[in-house]
Amino acid sequence: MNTLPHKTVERLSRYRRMLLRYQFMEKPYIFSRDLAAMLKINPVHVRRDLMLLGISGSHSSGYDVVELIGQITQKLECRSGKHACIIGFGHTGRAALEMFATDFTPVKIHAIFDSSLKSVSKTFYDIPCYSMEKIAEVIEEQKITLAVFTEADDNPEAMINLLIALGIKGILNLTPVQLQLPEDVYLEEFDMITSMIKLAYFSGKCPGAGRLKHD
Amino acid sequence: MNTLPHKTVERLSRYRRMLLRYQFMEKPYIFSRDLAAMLKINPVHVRRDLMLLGISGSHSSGYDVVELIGQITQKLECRSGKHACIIGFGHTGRAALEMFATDFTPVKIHAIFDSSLKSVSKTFYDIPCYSMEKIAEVIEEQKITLAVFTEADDNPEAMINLLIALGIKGILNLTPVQLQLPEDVYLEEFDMITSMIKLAYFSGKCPGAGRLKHD
DNA sequence: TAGATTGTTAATCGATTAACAATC
DNA sequence: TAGATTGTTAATCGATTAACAATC
Repeated sequence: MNTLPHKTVERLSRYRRMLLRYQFMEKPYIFSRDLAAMLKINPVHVRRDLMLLGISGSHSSGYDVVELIGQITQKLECRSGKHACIIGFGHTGRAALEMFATDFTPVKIHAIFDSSLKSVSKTFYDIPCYSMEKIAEVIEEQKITLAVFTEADDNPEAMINLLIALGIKGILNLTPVQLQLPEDVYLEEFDMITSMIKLAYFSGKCPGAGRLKHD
Repeated sequence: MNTLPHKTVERLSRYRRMLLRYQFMEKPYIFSRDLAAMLKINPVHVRRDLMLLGISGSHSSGYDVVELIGQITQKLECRSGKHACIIGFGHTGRAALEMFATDFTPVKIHAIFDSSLKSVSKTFYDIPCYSMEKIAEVIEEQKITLAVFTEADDNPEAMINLLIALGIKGILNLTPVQLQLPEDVYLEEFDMITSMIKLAYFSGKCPGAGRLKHD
């Protein structure tokens, strides 16, 4: 199958999560209209995305929920049955682990790496935490190809270069540090400060705007 | 000034951060080409974004770094001199606070709200943590209009409705819960699981793809 | 049939990039 | 002048939405 558009993959992930919850309700079928309403998007998106996957529904009853979950999972899973690790076990690393441990997700965390001795050699949600020295050994052994990067304190460049040398093919960067990656390493980023600046910029009015005087 | 495009605001935030670091170097001017290289984007983007802000550079020496920082900050600040709070002080809430405390940002956190008694009445990076019961009082008193939402445990709907009733105009949702918001409340979201699924989908090859046999 | 839904194409919209004149 | 850069318009690309035929 051809590569799906970025936005479609994003939505498929959200359909999947929503459908897994919906499954616990009585109804075995769902209309594009209802799934769209739950996600606050246009029903055409749902139908178009499912069309791209080759999934079809019925005019009278909509889409089969169980089949939908299976098909989406399978389509994403081919490429998401990959092993991931978390680099850095501060608040961000812990938040990430918690997220993976409590949400339905086909991507699994196989290792945590941290430089502080406090966490090393323990397990968290059954995931072992290793010292940074073990990184090469464990990534190779566990066939890890994805990394959640949460620690930019001491020499992030060196750490990233090591990850690349070890064959990591995708990095989720949760730090505000700008990473220099080769073409063939895929990068996802979340920059909280930039999100917050957008929030401030686009929400409501400027403080003071539209007022003539008084505080 | 007219409202800037979403992507431009995002990039301006990143220019600003990069320039604040660049400022510590000797050079007082910067070319669009160099700023773009640092951010791994097209130089035309830099020039176009600055054009939208009415900032102009010189053909021979580029843009004045100090002026650039001042102009960008001012343009974003008009709308970002807003007060924010963090809802929930688990790992995600702590990660958020840390980010705001250690990065240069015009948006300031004025309060943390948490339901566990362990953190309440203490301060973290000089920001006070209140119990959830104080939420109405503090949001009003501190004129808070933005919220970082990190806690979806008990009844997120009720919490969100309370925030809206209290006049919150922008929410950064860091939980995987789908929020139902009125039109006039701006929403930013980060869904880590979806980011990770994209990472898995778009990075490298499918495991096994392209190989004929052998593990 | 009438009403609602799916499946698909065409039109629109926003963002990116190519192209190039103007300037130093 | 020659070479490099800025500033700006036009072309391209991807994503969204409008429109509608086909189907139950």
